[in-house]
Amino acid sequence: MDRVDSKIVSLLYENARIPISEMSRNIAMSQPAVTERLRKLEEQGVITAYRAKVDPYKLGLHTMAFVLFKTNTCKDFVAFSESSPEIVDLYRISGEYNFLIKVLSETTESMTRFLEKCNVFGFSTTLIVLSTDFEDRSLLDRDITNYPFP
Amino acid sequence: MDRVDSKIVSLLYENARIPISEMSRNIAMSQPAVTERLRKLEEQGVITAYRAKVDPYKLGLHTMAFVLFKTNTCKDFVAFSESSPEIVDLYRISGEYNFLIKVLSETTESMTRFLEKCNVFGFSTTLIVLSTDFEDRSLLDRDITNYPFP
DNA sequence: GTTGAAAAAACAGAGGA
DNA sequence: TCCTCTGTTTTTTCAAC
Repeated sequence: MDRVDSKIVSLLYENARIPISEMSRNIAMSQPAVTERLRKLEEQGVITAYRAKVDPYKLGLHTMAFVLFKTNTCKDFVAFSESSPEIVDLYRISGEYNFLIKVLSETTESMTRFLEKCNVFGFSTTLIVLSTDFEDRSLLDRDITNYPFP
Repeated sequence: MDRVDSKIVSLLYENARIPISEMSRNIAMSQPAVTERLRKLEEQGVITAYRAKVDPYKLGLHTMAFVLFKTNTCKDFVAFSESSPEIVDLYRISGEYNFLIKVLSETTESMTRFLEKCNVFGFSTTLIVLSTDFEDRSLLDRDITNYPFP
């Protein structure tokens, strides 16, 4: 992982559908060399996926919430979460609560119905998202002086 | 937005670098027709971006946290957040706290230093992420009977 | 890491249900 | 309007170095 790799990842973060030929022009390196570097970045697990980012509002998902859980039935809760498409993210956290989930639902009413289903797992606190200032910022636009690069 | 569009978005969620020709074979529609539908999905804002998903651990970012804030200086806090690369997500929420941020930092020590900088904005509660069970689940693998499709 | 040729994909226009 | 067909340009793949 050097500056060229960092540039490749950065370009693919900005636009995952960029042609390799365009990247190769951008960083002044031959196209097969970029292809091989990209293959290694995927193999090493630096790049784990390429995703289209979808606007939830355009799919009718108008309500977002974060929910904190305090539960003893962890295994059951994880199984429930995996089978609930409303739950987009699932984190284990330290502190008073032991789980944090991000939920997307159609309306506040459907969100309420979903939260009622969750009550069996223990105490919870719901944080309704009023607006998103930004989301999913680049991990590469940082001061890279402390990066784990050789 | 019909079933074909839904399939296109779904395929691009699974792999944003899939060739249009492969999608066209998958859904039995000509390549220019898929190209045109994709153009419209982007134009309508259903698809907002294509992103390479990067493993933060592989970049040396070993510590993730969610931080809740109770602040009066909203404008200043947003400006601070925008200029802080550690902050990946920024949400305004309802309830006792008015902001929720997701933070990625190198170590617990660098996270601590960052959190100290945040203290000027008001009261905060930090939730350290111990592990991520899943993140960024598909919005399209739902029961689409209630979808806002014609 | 580079070059160069063959294969594949994307693009742009014409025309049909 | 939405699609298919077709020729041209661009990109990817794969060989050899």
